[in-house]
Amino acid sequence: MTSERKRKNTSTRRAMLANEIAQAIRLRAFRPGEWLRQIDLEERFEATRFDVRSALDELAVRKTIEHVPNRGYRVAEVDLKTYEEILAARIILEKATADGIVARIDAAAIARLDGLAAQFSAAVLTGSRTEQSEINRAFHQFMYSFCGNAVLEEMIWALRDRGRGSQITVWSSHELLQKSDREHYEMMAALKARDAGRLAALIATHIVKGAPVGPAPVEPG
Amino acid sequence: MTSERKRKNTSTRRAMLANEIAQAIRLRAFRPGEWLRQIDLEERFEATRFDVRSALDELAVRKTIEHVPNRGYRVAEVDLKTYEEILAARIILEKATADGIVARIDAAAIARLDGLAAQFSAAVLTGSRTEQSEINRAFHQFMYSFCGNAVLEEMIWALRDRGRGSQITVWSSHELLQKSDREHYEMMAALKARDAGRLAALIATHIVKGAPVGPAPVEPG
DNA sequence: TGCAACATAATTGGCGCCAATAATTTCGCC
DNA sequence: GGCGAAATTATTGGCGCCAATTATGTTGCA
Repeated sequence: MTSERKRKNTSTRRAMLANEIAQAIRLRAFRPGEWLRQIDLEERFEATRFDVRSALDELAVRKTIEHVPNRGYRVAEVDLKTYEEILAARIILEKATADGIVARIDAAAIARLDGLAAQFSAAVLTGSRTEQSEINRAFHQFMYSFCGNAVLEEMIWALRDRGRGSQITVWSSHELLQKSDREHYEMMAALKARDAGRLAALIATHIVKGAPVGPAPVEPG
Repeated sequence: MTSERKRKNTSTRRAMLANEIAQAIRLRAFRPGEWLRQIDLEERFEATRFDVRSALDELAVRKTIEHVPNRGYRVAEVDLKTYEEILAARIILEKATADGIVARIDAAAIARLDGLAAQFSAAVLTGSRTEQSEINRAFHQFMYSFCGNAVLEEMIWALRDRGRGSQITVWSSHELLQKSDREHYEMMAALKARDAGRLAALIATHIVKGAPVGPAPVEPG
């Protein structure tokens, strides 16, 4: 039998590669402002030049990265004004999920969410920053998946990705991290009490509090 | 002096072409489900094959159109469930602009909006469907431009574009068209009274009423 | 040494070619 | 004539080549 490799069509490969690159950006493998050299990406992700360019184009349309003609693509840098607009939009959208979540979520899902909250607590103590980030993402992604509006969900995650281009560091202090942790449990309480209004309020403060607006922590270099 | 034609770079040309195609779709020059043959687009918009494909890719990422491997691109068809989700999301976002608009809009802008509302009234009587649509768009675009959140605005217009892929005809009857017309003036009244809450409520009914689809989509309040 | 002009290297970008796939027509058989 | 198979045409899609542009390095001169 010939072990022939499956050759998917471009749109599939592009989407996959775009997601891989997007994840790498989430994990801070590439930092805001950093140039994404096509040759490097070819090797790192074992893709052709063509696929790399398609994927970069897609990410540019999604505004995860920015295209500068004849210079290439770089991770988007989000200025403070835009960042605040993104946060405001996130608050609007993520609050709006509360009703649907409370209406739809079941006991099994609540148990699973409790587990994710606990995982986050553990990660706060021992995990790396990226672990914390991924678990936090999983918690919210799972919760929002019950809102009953896929369009809304998409927009939320697109916004969250865009917000990463900011210089503002989320959880800039350990206290904020612990506060986020506590708020997860408060959300669980609201969820169990089927209190959509309270959940919405918690979501709003969760977003604002995770990202301290004010002087941005400056990185050397 | 040699009258040499300016040759812009691809990203610019692609964006322009993508917008032209998007507008053609808005104006129903291409209908939902219709295939967009690359050769036709080359001729119609006097662009190269390469530019056409880039533009189509961009529109596919924005979900204005859909890409079917080895078949091509076609205007996206939105199923009823997704359409309702889009409407629900639009209500959430467009309501959220009310506060900012009321806070920022000035007398000159209000006067201009009154003018647009009047233009719409005229178009209701004598204009074509696309004229009505374009004037309506101008009215809302101008109003929302005062909300103070560019990110929010972008999302609203992306959603409105996406919603056009539905089979549902907006203003399916002349009464609904007239109702939309009246609501514009009610919005103006709320605006002049600086009543953000009332404006938000009007925006919500405006969206629901323009598109007659059974019971209104659930909308958190 | 500082710096500007030039030469070289690195990288991106436009696009055309033709292979792969789908749609259409023709043909042949019952 | 009806229907399916095969040939033809139409259309899309992958990708590599090299020109255009930018970055880097080098030289020469004050």
